[in-house]
Amino acid sequence: MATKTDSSTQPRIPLTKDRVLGAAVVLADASGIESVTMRKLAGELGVEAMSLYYHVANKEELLDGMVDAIVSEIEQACGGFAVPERVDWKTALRNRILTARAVMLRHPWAPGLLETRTTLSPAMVRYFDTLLGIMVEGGFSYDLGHHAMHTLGSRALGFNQELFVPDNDSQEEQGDEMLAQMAEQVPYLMGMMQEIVHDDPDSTLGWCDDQSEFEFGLDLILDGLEQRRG
Amino acid sequence: MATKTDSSTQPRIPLTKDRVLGAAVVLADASGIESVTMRKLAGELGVEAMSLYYHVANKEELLDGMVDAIVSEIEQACGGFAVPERVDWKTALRNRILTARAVMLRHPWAPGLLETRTTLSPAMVRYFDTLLGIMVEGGFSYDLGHHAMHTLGSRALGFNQELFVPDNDSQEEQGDEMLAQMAEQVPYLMGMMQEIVHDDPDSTLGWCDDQSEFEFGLDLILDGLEQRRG
DNA sequence: ACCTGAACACCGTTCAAGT
DNA sequence: ACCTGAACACCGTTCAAGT
Repeated sequence: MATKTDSSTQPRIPLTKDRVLGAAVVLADASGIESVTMRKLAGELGVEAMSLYYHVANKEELLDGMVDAIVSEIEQACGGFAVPERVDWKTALRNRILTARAVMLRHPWAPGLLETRTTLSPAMVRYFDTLLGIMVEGGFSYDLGHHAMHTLGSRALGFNQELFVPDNDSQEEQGDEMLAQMAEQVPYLMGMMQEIVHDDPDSTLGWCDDQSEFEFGLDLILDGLEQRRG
Repeated sequence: MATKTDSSTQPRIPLTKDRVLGAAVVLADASGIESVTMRKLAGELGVEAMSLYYHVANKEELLDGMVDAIVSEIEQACGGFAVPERVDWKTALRNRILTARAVMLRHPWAPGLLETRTTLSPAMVRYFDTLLGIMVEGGFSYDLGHHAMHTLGSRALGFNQELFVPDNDSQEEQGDEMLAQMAEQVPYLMGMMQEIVHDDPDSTLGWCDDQSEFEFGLDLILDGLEQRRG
């Protein structure tokens, strides 16, 4: 009670767009992105759903803002988005991307949300400009830099976009269902399953996106780009 | 009128799961995946929404079925999913993947839908088993084959998963907004924009996923795998 | 066996109204 | 300037009921 006196005696702290976005990120971290509805978010802020519309135009703008907040967090973790000098492009690119990954690991819902955006957030544009800058200053043509961006895809932001993200329920069903099928129909997958292992869950952003899997793909692409740069 | 007599005089052809799935694919091809709602799909079939639930358990099962239908179409286009003999792995993989792409080009909503699935369709499991089989018979260890799958990601199914899919509205806004920003803040992107061109729209599955962009990334990865195979 | 009507829960959102 | 209440449109879905 004592700690709550401020909010009950003083006029309520007015909402701001930043407070709304901050609360949305906290809510997503705690309960998953699917629980970020206008009504629940308002509840967290002690306000009615309709009040949010005074600060964001609609839900899309809310989600756009959440993405921007995450990319800004990456920018901060990188100490700004300036193109570093005196570092070779490969190291600079690799470091920046692994830093982005560290931020994504703190907000595992962010990769999924990002893919649904249809509008580039300002921080995102700055982020990509730096990546491209690192390459161009490292001797890439614009054309090769452009190809590089598309080849990296989601890896440019530190995660390995997966085709399927099994939920917890289906993971069990699937186990049985697949095992039955696999016995005869899919011998190669069956053989593979007995061999593969993955990192500990702390560095994991989904089904198989662990740190070593991510770095394998990233380094393969960086090596390939190096060769094509000549 | 004359062509419709059958349906009005004879008892209505009963729905089947296959007819429902087929209609859903046709509807998505014609009007986009977002127009595949239980009510609209039922409308197309001349039936009430609730009738669909006799043939599919729920909407998830409907969407799973649509994905399975598409992958089956790939299977057919490949003449079955047997691992080919007397072809080197690189050519076999490349051909199979470009065939998958041709099918995706006929159903541009399929990539996006696929990414939302949490359960692997049976046809999908068979497809991946063949890809892995091609690699293993080509001298890959299971471990390298596993890495290869994750590095290929969506490219294994013939498309280059994009981080952003701008809609038509935002494309225009974005143009202005970005141009203003770009002038000073993002010089490298600005430089790049003036150079890049993309293929004709016929081979395009999204913003920048055209045929030559796709093949650049695919070949870079295949080359990298070749080196790591030793 | 196959289909329907009414109803429910939960979304995002609008609009006029309150302080 | 900031927040609210009632209402709307549109989802997926349940359940008991019809033929």
